[in-house]
Amino acid sequence: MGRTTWFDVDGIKRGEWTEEEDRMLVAYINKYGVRDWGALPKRAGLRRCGKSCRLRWLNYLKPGIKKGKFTPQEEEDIIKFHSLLGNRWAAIAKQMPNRTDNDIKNHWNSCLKKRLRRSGIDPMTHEPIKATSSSATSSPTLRHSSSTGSVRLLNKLASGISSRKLGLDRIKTVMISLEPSQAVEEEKMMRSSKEEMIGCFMEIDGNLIRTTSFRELATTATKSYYCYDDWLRGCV
DNA sequence: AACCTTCGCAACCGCAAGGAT
DNA sequence: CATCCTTGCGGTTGCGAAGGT
Repeated sequence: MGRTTWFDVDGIKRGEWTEEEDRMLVAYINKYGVRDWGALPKRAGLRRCGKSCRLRWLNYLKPGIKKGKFTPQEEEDIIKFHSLLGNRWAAIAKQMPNRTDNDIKNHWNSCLKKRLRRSGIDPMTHEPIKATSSSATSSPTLRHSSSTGSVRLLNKLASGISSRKLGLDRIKTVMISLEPSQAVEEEKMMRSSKEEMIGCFMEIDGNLIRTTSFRELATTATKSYYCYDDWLRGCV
């Protein structure tokens, strides 16, 4: 199974990898490591582009990668992490040792998403699908003109992350710190104003986790709540 | 048996971020 | 500071296998 083999205009091979190519790539990486993907194919004697070699290594050849069927526990984990992190497959893969982001993404798109829909759950929001609702859209939009500052900040952060405008590693500055009681008030105000709840974020053990309520954020998080600096200045 | 549809998964593509120069 | 290059990520595609009609 695989894609047809073909060569591009530069003579670079595309499509399915052969066992021989796999052996050459593994032998090279075992000897020299994985520096400089751009130069690796030539050095390893492969007629492939660096990107293709990187993908083949990370998704298939790298030691410790678990292939095959996902266990029910793993599927449960994927759904749980997706509800927290959205389509951030690399972040989800970090929570699941030995599974690649590509594998998780494939399983989600080909299986879990449909399964959730069949059981009446919107796979994007992880909320029950409302028959009359026309607002079950995939990407959250911002409608927060009447929100308080903290709500607005958190939701802009959520939106920025989910739209990939902002990489997590660019989140540098602690700007928001809610007391539990304050969080409850924030949430009440937001719900009463019928604003769309996009999500809040908290940091646990170095990972930024999406939560469903300000209350949860304020009572569960072990550290302060992170916001952003340069991106924020341009948006608020 | 033949055809069609769905599934599973490897691989490609385009884009963004960040480092090097 | 600007530009180029490399790396990493998420969306999408292509194709054989499996299942259904």
